[in-house]
This record gives sequence, structure tokens and C-alpha cells, in this order.
Amino acid sequence: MSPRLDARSKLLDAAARLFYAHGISATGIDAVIAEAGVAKMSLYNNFESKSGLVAAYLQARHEEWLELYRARLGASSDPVGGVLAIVDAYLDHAEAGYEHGFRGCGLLNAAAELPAGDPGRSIVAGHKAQVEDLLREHLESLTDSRQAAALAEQISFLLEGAISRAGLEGHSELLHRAKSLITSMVRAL
Amino acid sequence: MSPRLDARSKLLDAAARLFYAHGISATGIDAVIAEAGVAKMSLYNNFESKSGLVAAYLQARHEEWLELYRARLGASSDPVGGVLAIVDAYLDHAEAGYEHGFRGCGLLNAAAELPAGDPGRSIVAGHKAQVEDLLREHLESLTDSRQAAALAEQISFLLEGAISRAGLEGHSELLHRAKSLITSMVRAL
DNA sequence: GTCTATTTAGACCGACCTGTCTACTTGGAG
DNA sequence: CTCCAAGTAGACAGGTCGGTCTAAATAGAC
Repeated sequence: MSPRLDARSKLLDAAARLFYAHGISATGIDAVIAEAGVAKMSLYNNFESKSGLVAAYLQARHEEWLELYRARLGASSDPVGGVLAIVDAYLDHAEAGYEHGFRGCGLLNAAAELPAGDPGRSIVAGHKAQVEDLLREHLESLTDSRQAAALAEQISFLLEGAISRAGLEGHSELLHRAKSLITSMVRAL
Repeated sequence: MSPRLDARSKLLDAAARLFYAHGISATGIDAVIAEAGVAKMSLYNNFESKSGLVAAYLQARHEEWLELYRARLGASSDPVGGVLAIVDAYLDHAEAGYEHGFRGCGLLNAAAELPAGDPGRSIVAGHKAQVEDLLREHLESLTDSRQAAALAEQISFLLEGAISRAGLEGHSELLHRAKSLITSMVRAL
């Protein structure tokens, strides 16, 4: 691994921890490089600016979720399992060890503090749309496409709400309740 | 109205606009007093610190929602109308004129950028819990208390998710879709 | 008209912000 | 061994942050 890539990944790891725990604008450059253990110039050699680091952070969170999803999907590939893999990906995220507790979806939290026209908000909106799309694809194996689309929207709302509420409470219990609700909805098809 | 209270309400109005549009940590003291048209010392005569202003802002958003809800509730007081009054309160909020577009629930957005132990997060969690409680009370007139509690949780998740997604897209369409979904769920009881 | 409480504008403080620059060290490829 | 890209530590700049302070203006109570 080239040292340049090494510094870059150390910075992304540090940003992931600090941005998630304390928020983006509350986290300064100096805190990120101290947590990463690299020099300030290594940040500016790998990213255009703090905004560039933020964009990379958002992209990494999206890809991290996709990997959790794919790992869950590998285990079972029937349509019901596919829907539950999406829920479980969020559960895995919620139950990963966080220094300061679970605080909800990192992407949604980031969007909440980005200004109205910021490109980062599009990344987040795209992630949420993709999740709904994956839900719809699995559901189309279980019912007609009209109902699949409606159910995908409904389940994505349920999931989103459960994650937000769970993040406010700091633990994953509400997310488990959403999972059992979604499970019975999908099994009834 | 005493001038002191006048300055206080001008500050709260300005904070409401700026905190909602640009986020809390991205909004400086100087921006708030410029928007309010008052002197900096008027802020510190009325609030202990910026955190004090933020806490008052959160409280005001909660009370603002309660007033929207009560106004909607006055129109129709059957249980179904009670549930829909809650949804409509959020719709009224979403469709109020915002300088930079609808950006979701101001309370949830604020919580997203508050650090883990901040008392402001408890205010937000309390608001969400109270909304679920109001839902449950209305639903208990329509079904047994066990199902009322389960449905209240489910509807609060749906609402929360729809608001977040709608905020990402900048308009209230998704919230209308959630309303029609909730309407048919409640009418079926 | 006088007194008192409040608001005003703005200077000021130390801390922190993002971002740049320099000068030195390191380590792997040829 | 040499070279060079990448890393290092840290000073530095210009700006903004939250918060304090002062002195002048103002307005209501008496």
C-alpha cells in the first residue's frame, strides 16, 4: 500500500469517527489530523479541502452500507431474505461499536447540517433512493409491481423513522421493533 | 410589550430562520443579531449563552408544532380526525414558506448536530415521544390499547421517515403520500 | 424634569477556524 | 547509493467564533 493511500485511509477512518460522533461543522481539521495521526499537509495532499473530505466521508458511508447489505444478502437470497438483508444492514450499522453511542444514520445526520444547495445533500438523497429501489426489486418477486413500489416506499419510511428515533434514544431497540413489523408485512405477501 | 421581551422575540424569530436554513453550528451569533436587528448585548441580556438560545429555539419549535396541531384538532375531533390532525400539523409545517426550501423537521435536524450528551437532544426525543403519545390516545378510541400502541409506533415511524425524505427532496410530496397511507390505515380500524 | 433600567453600536479579547508555506525526514524503485 | 515522491512538524496568515465591556442614547415611571 502506498503511503499516500495509507494517509488517505487513516484520514477517512478518523473523519468517520469524529464526524459521526460530534457532527461535521463541530469537527475541525486539527481534530481530524490528530485522530488520524498524520500531518496537516497530508490532508491537503489527499483532499482538495474540508468539503472534499466531507464528500469522501459521505461516499464511504454509502459504500459501507452497501457492503453490510451485500454481506447479509449473501446468506439468504430469497425475496423475503432480501428485504430483511436491507433492514439487517441498518441494524448491523446501529450495533457496531461507537465511542459515543448510536446516533442514527450518519448520512442523514450529515444532510441535516449541510446548507440547502450543498452537493452532499444529493449524495444522501441518492443513498435513500437506492435503498428504496433495492426494496422494490426484492418485493417485485413477491407481488405485482404496483404494490411492490407502494410497499417499498412504506418500508423505507418505516426504516428511516425507526433509525432516527433509535438514534435519538441511543440504542437499537426501536430498530428491532421495526424489523419484526417489516418481517410480518413481507411474510404476509 | 416591554422592549426586553421585544428584543427576545426578535432574536427567537431570527434564530428560527437561520438555524433552520443553515444549521445551528454554521450560524454565528453575529448573523443572528444582524438578522434580528438588535445589539449583541441584547442577546446576552436575554439568554445565558448561544446554548441557551438554542435551547429556547428547540422549545419554541416544539410549541409551534403543538399550536399547529391544536389548530387542526379544533376543526374535527373524531379519533380519525385526531390522527390526521397530527399528520396535518407536520404538513402545515412543511408547506410554510421557507426562504431556502423545506429541509425536514427542525428538531430532528438540530439533534443531528448536537453532541451525544447535549440536553437539547432530550428536548427533541421528548417531542417525538409526545407525538407518538398523542397518536396512541386518538387510536385508543378506535381499537384496543395493545393495537393502539403498536399502531401509534408504526405511524410515528412512517411520519418521521416521510418528513426526513421529504426534507431531503425539498418539498412536501412524500408527506402527502404518507398521509394517504396513514388515512387508509386508520379508516380500516 | 429626573431617575432608572434597558438598548444601542462597536471595540476588544483569546480561542479556534481553514488553508498555506517552509524546511526536514523517510522509504522504496531504479 | 541516489533520487524523489510522500510524509513529517509546526509556524503562519486572515478570518470568524463566542463572549465581555464601555459609553452614549432612549424610554417609561414617578
